[in-house]
Amino acid sequence: MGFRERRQREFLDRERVFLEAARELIRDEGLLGFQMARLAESCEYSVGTLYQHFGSKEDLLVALTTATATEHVRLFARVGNWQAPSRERLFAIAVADSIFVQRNPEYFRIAQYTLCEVVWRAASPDRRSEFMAETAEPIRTIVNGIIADAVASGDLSLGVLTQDSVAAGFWALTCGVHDLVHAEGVCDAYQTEDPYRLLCRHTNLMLNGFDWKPLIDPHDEAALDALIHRIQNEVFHDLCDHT
Amino acid sequence: MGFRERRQREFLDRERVFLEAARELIRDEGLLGFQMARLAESCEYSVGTLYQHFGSKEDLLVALTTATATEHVRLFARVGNWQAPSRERLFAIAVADSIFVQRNPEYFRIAQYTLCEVVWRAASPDRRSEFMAETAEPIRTIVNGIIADAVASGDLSLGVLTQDSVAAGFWALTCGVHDLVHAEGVCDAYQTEDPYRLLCRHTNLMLNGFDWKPLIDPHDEAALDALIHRIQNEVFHDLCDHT
DNA sequence: TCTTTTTTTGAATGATGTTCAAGATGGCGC
DNA sequence: GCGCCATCTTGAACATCATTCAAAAAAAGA
Repeated sequence: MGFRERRQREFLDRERVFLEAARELIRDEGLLGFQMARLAESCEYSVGTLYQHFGSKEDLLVALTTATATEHVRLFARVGNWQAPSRERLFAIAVADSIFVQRNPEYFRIAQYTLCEVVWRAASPDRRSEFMAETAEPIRTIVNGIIADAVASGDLSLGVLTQDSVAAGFWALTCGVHDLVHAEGVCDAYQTEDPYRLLCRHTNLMLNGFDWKPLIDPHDEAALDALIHRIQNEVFHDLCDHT
Repeated sequence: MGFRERRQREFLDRERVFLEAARELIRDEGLLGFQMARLAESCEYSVGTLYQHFGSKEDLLVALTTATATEHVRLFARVGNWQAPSRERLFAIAVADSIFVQRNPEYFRIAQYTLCEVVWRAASPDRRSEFMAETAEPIRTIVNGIIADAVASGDLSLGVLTQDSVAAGFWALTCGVHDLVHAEGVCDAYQTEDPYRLLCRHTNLMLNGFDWKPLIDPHDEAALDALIHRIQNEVFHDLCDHT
C-alpha cells in the first residue's frame, strides 16, 4: 500500500508551494520584509508546519535559491548539448545567463544574500549540499565539457592553465557582472549600457584573451549581434521574442 | 574657544573606536554572532551611545565597510601615481587588490553582506553616499585615468567601448574572483590554485583580449611572476615580504 | 468504534535590535 | 564656588520576529 509514498509526495508538493509563495512574497515586498509567519499565513498553514520543511529561515532561502537555480542549469544544459564550434558554445553560456536573468530578475538578489557567509552558514548542511549537487556541480560539468571539446578540437590550448581555472575566469566575469547590476547605486556610473550586453562583449574579449579560436574582431558590433541572435534562435528559440 | 570642536573630535575618535572594536569582534566571533549590545559593552559604552553614532546595525556595517575600503583606495591611488606603461599600471590594480585582500582577509566577507540589498537598503542614505564618495568614485577615477592614458599613448583603442565599460570588465572580473574565494564550499573545485594568482593571470588575459599593448604571452609564467614581483617592489615595497 | 501514531497548530518563548525618559556631566555666568 | 542650562549618557523597557513545543486534531490500524 502506497499511502506512505502518497504522504511523501504530498509533503514535497507542499514544499514547492511554500517555495513558490516565498518567491512571490519576496518579489512583491522585498527580501527585507520577508517573514516566516507571513509566508505560512499566505499559504494557509501554521508556522509549525512551515518549520516541518525548513529548519530555519536561512534554510528556506538556500532551498529557494537552489530551486530557482535549477532553471539556470537547464539553460546551461541546452548549451551543453548544442552542436556548434566550441567558442560559440562557451559564448552561449553568457547568452544563457542573460536570458535567465531577464526571466528571473530577482534571482541574483536573493542568491547574493543567500551565499553570504551569514546566511549560508546558518543553513543546514543538507540544504547546502543540495545546492552544490544541483547547481555548482552540473554547471562545472557542462562548462568543463565545452573546454575539453575546445582542447580536443584544437580551438584552445590550455598551456599552464587547467580546465577549472579557465572556467573560473568566465565564472568570475559572470558573477562580477551580476554584482555590478545589483550593487544598486554603488556603480551607477558603469551602468551606461545594458550590463548583459557588456557581459557578452567581455566574454568574447576574454575568449580572445585565451586565444580561443576562431578569434573575432572585438569591435565588430554587427557580428556580435548576429551571434547573439543566432544563439537565441537556435538554442533558446522558445524563450526569446522573435525579433 | 574650541570646546565644541574638541567635542566633535572626541566624537569622531569614539566612532573610530567603535568601528575598530566591531572589526575585531567580527574577526574573532564571526559576522553571524555580531551583536550591537556586545559591541557597546566591549567598548564600555551603553547601547544608547552606540546608537548616537549609527542609526542601525546596517548603518554600522556600511560605515565599517567604508572605513576598510579606504585602505583599498589608498593602494589603488599608489598605482594611479606610479610612472609605468599603461598596461602594467592596470595590471598593478589587480596586484593591489591581492595585497589588500591578504592584509584584510575579512573585508570581502563583510562587504559582500553589506552590499546585499537587504543590508544596503536598511542603512541610512548618508552612510551610503559616504561609501560611494570615498570608495566607488575614487576607484573609478583612478582606473579611468589609466584607461585614458592608455588611449592617449596609443596602447589601447576603445573602438565602440567607453572607458567605463572597459573598467567595468576588470571590476567585474575582480569582484567575481572575490565571490569565488568567499563562496565557501560552493566552488571548492575552482580553488585548486591561489585565487589571486588566478586574478592576475586572468587580468592579463583580459588585457590581451582588449588588445592592450604591449601584448604578452599568456603562457609565460616566469614573465608573470617577474611582473608581479616588480610591482610589489616598486609600488608596494613596504607592504610585501622581501622575497 | 476505539487506540495508537502522525501531523498540525499557534500561543509562548527567546534572542536582539532599538528607543527614550531619567539621570549624569560639564560649560558658563554670576 | 555655585547653581543653571544644554548636552550627553545610560540601560531598562519595548518591539519584532524566528523558533519551539505541548496540546489538539487527524489519520491509520486493530
